[in-house]
Amino acid sequence: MYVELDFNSNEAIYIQLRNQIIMGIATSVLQEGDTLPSVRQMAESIGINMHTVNKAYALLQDEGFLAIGRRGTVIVVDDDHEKALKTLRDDLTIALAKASCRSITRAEVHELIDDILGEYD
Amino acid sequence: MYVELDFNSNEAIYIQLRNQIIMGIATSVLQEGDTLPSVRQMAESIGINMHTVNKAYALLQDEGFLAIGRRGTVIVVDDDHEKALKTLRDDLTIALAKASCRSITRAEVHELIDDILGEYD
DNA sequence: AAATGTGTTACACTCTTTCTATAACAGAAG
DNA sequence: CTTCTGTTATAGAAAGAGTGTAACACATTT
Repeated sequence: MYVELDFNSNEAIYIQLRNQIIMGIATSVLQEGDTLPSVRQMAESIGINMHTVNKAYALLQDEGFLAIGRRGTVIVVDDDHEKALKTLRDDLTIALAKASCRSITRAEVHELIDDILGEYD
Repeated sequence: MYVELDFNSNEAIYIQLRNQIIMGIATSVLQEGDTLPSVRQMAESIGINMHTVNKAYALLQDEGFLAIGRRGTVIVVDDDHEKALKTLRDDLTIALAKASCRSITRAEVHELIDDILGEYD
């Protein structure tokens, strides 16, 4: 699990870490049942504070990607279909509105979707 | 141009305002050439500070949706096709990764895309 | 010419978020 | 019993968000 952070980004570090873990799951680099490094290990290996890692883990747990217990942090993907669809809709609403304002056609969006999804699973 | 803000949201007010203006353009409630209320008018009508409105307008200008001059703020949509495609790709990457981790199929994504885009233009 | 309205800039202040640092705790595992 | 786990507490520095007041340069209107 390689993690690369951009400390000059306007995106918070714990959000970047969360995103990379989600990307890891989507690309099967991380699989259901795998154990993540402890908050202290992860923090040391990427050069940030323990609490920042904890914040990312807690967020991932809240979003249904992790199960955190006293014997480690394990990847467990929650499969609430309706909830996932609602989340996706919210995530796409503004992005597609921006695209629609410009000269991006419906076909181009579909093509882009297939291109991105092709890199997952 | 109706604007509704959620002051209890974790999303910044100037981001909410920016999003609603983008939604207005996407749904043709706002059209190219239309003039937006001045920063002071808009601020008073929605009950926030002038600088917060200015921040939203400046962001929209930076993103290529507005042209701000000393005689008002006008909607001018910048049509850089490649740039828009890159932006869309970035916006979709994480959202689709989250969806891919769950049981959302490619067909469902395409269906959702059509559903959302159907409300624009 | 004077008054008004435009975006813009400059301070100052409060509040929240982000990130770090250090320390301690309870429970599981060796 | 020692080590490792997540968790909580406290504290501080830094940045972002939001408000308030004021002034400036320029354009429009009267």
